[in-house]
Amino acid sequence: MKTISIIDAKNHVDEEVKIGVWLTNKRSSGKIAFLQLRDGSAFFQGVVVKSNVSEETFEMAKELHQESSLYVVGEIHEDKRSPFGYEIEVKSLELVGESQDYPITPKEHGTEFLMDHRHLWLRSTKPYAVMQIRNEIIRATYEFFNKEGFIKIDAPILTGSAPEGTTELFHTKYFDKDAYLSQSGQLYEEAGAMAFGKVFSFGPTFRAEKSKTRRHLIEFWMIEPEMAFMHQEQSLEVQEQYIAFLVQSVLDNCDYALDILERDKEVLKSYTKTPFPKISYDEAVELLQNSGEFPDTKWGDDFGSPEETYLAEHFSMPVFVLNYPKAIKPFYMKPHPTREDVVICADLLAPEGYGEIIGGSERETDLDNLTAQIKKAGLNEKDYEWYLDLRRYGSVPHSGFGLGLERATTWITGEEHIREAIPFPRLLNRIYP
RNA sequence: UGCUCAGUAGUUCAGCGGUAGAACGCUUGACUGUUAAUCAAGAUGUCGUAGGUUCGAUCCCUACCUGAGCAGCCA
Repeated sequence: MKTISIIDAKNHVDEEVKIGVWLTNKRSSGKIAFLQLRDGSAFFQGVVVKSNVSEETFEMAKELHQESSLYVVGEIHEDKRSPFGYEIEVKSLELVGESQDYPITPKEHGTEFLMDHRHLWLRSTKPYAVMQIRNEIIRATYEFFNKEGFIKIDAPILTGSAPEGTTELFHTKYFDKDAYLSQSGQLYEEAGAMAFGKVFSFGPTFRAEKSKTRRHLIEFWMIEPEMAFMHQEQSLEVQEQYIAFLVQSVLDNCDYALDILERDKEVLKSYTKTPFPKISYDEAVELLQNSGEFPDTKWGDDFGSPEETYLAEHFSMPVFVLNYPKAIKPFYMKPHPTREDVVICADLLAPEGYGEIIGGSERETDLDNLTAQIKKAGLNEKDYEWYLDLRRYGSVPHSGFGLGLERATTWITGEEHIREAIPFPRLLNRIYP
């Protein structure tokens, strides 16, 4: 007799198998019991018919509590009445671990309660589906960048100075020196690109901002590709191909999870068509002014989330907004060749109100300009000597971008809030569990 | 950090100036195809914390704590 996973049940129809499972719910009548089972691979039902099993087995089935762990032995049957398509007709049960008073009942719960029990909530169907899709995005990310000739160069998490100097950093000690948790690996990826051509990092990022929105986490995961000998136009092509690849991979490999979440697959499919629409910042401002909804928009403003939502909804597609004002962007971005007031950059705004999922730019290559920008930003030039070396020794045009894993996951899964898109979210007031 | 809203049973909520309610969950029983099963019976409370008003406060007032939504910052 084989031990299998629920997800493989379809390959064992009418066979007797053994499965290690947890009980999610139970319904029983006098002579039949329905056990709702999960094993991490999927969810399905075990049917215990009194006349087919020993008295002890039927009694045990009736006494099981929610989230008890057990081995079930039985025969797999195809059954149209099961939402999963298959179920197991139980022959015998073996209790592994008892469970008493499981807090998450099959009824409604509030956000705070569920988040306090996140370690248990992960067992429920929705977190299961979201984490499957998150995993597929991670897997597809490695596949995409490896097939495109990138290598993964890890940026340090502990840094000695503020990479951008703007956002709030988590302070810690590095023996007797001050240190900060990384809020971007980008500058290190630029060093990587000068050594290996095409590189990417994929690691945790920390922002000590007092952000409290559905789009922000204190700790999140970021994918930061950086490419040498590459101008912004080519970088945008990489970005749209990457996003389309992610969405297609989820469509190809996460059908079951998408069904659980009731995500519209036709809508997702539309996001795999490249190229994505592109508008300049100037055009975006005009569009907002003429929309009637944002009459106060002025050139030079950064867009808030209502503005981002409007822009992406206008195209019903992920849309690139190009070349923002220099004043609202970081020091390392390359100035526009014919315009003083904008830099060569692009944000990718996701549709359906999910906002910015990618921020990217072509980087300043000129040593003198970059030095001047660092000073102007009020940063300590000494901290950036290594970064300036990249311009001293064979500086080349290069571009890169950063994608927020959880923002992308929230968008692709269609979840309301980014906290659902990471196993243990770190939020403004939450560091437990 | 600002604005808005909310804290009552394990959970989700209702309630009222006179000392506590429902549903689900839990316990016991019935039921051979249930899908958040159904039916019957039973147990369950520092009404967020501290002051104040009042004969009396879970209810009104003040402060604080906690959480949620929205905004800013950004991925």
